[in-house]
Amino acid sequence: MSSFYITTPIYYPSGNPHIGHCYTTVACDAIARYKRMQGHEVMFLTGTDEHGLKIEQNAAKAGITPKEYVDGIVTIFKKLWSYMNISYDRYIRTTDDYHVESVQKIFKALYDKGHIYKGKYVGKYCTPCESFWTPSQLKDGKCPECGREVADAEEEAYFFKMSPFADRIEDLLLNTDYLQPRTRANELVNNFIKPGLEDLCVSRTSFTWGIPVTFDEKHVVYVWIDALSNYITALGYLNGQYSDMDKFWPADVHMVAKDIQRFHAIIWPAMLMALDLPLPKHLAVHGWITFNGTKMSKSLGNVVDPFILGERYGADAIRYHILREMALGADSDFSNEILINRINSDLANGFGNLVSRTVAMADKYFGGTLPEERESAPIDEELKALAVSLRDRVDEMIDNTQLKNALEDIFRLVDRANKYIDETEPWKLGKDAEKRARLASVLYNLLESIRILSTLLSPFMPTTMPEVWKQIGASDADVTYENAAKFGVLPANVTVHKGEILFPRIDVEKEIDELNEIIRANAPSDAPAYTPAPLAEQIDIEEFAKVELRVAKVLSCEKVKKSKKLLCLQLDDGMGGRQVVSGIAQWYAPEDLVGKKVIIVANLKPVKLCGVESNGMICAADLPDGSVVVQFADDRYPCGAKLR
RNA sequence: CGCGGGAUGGAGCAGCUCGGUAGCUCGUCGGGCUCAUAACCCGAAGGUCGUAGGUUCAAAUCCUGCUCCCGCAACCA
Repeated sequence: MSSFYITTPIYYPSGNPHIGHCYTTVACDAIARYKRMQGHEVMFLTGTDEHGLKIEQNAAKAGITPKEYVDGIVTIFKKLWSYMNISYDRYIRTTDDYHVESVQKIFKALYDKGHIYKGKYVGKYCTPCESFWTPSQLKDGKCPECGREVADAEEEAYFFKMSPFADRIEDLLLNTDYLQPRTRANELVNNFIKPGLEDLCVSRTSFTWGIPVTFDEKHVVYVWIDALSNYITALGYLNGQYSDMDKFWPADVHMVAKDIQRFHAIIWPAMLMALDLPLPKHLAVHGWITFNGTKMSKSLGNVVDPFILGERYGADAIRYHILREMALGADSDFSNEILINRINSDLANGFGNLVSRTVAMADKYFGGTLPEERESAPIDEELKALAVSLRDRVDEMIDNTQLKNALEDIFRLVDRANKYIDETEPWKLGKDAEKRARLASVLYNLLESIRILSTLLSPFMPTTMPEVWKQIGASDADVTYENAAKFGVLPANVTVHKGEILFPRIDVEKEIDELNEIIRANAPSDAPAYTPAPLAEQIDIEEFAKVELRVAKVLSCEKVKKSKKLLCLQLDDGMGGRQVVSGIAQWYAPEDLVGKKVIIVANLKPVKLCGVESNGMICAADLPDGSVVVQFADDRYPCGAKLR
């Protein structure tokens, strides 16, 4: 029995889990379950990465300790995984004692070997936020968190020397099948290896919520060594908690989303090389779930609550949808409508209905128990051949992490079986006493197809399939991996049991309305309380009089090319017209504005934005979520009217 | 010239590594069936595979230019 080790990333519990977390985890779970079914000894690891500044800050905001803070969120993560029926074998928390112990030893070992040296970390520092930022992280040259000024600063830090491993990593990415898919290998090499690998900052003194460096107490270990090493500390590397390194290392698959690909493609191999450990076999990188086309993100507030979805449709439906839509490299769009349509067409109409009609017929024509007489026909062979060959094809696609294709292939058999019912017309056979044996054969073939289907689907939808087995009268021994490539496993006189509808059909429009209602109901509680910006210094009336606010009508409007944010508006200002450029393209389409009256700051000096001249500024307000709402003027205002 | 990805019938996608009848799901239209969750089955319409060139007997697939979208640029899967 060979071993199989698969991991999710350890998630950062700075907020509640969302459907994006489910994506990676469900995929790993399906693979882990499939491998177990094949007879491998499987280690499926997930967990949480619980240190760092952000956690420290969030905890402070909530008035609790960092540990209390993460404990709370970890509970929710675990609840979600149990909800989604995730069969992880081990859950690692970077605050676990044994992990802390290992990380400290790893850090020391790397230092002793000369891979880590002490240096200076130079960056921009925001004092109120106590945060370092790189120049590229800054927003308009200011702190991306609070918008205040930052100053040059440096702090003492330890660095991990990356350059000695550059060649080996380049080789790993370009000439091995480590990276799946390969599409981004060149990007990584060109961007990060060719220009020279920069040494990695692996300790910090600017926050304390982390693992202390044993030989230099004011430093805590920074994310890389702390987080990435979970994959080996969870097996007992340099700790006494477990002793599974020999059995499970190197890992078979690390699955990650594309945004952390770089760390797993470059830094993690470098660390392992430094530790003289074998490298993992595969890094499977998937895209993001996008929501109506935009990136799924906490900050955008468009998160679909997996608990709500799971409650309404069941974990298996969510799992199925995620896995069916997920292509290895690319993003996949998520919307409630796509989800519901998929549940209806594949699960309700396709698979669920197949089981339902088959069991119903066995019940109706034979009282639930098939007679043992048989009469086969040539038409049966095609169905049998497809059913029996399915398992091997799925095997291959699982090995290539092509879960989407695997499901697609499995559902080809669903379609074939449904078609077989039409071809054989069992309802006609049922009216003819002479055709009993033929009818029994047809139903038996269908039950066998369903047995194979449900066996192969069970890693993907582990909650529902046992219910299927009950209905088709299959025992546990019938639904093994071994039997999934055989036809004729169920007893000839099998007895079916009519049961609940497996996947109820959903009324799309009604459901979408209800979901929108829920989203609306939940929105206010999620929205951050709006705190107005502090009042500016007082001014006298003369100073105000310098600002000319005027009414103008939008005559035409178009997007500024080569710009995401800018709209170019032609205005009737009652004074011959003018052109104004405004940074509202993300929130307004040109046609939303034409014909409306707006308020402009009329006496601003002209300025060129993206090469387009702008004479003035349109008044608008910022919303707490970062979007912008234009102040439209009363239509009675004449163009050019001055506001005071 | 920062890096990269994408552009395929109404919608969403596969195919492109290793050129050789353009495929899937949903939707639309017509037909069939009635065992079943108004589900199932068959058929049809609908694509100059973003654009302009090039290589080739042959290009969605390889090469080059262009247009338009979209990401990333060290810590939100």
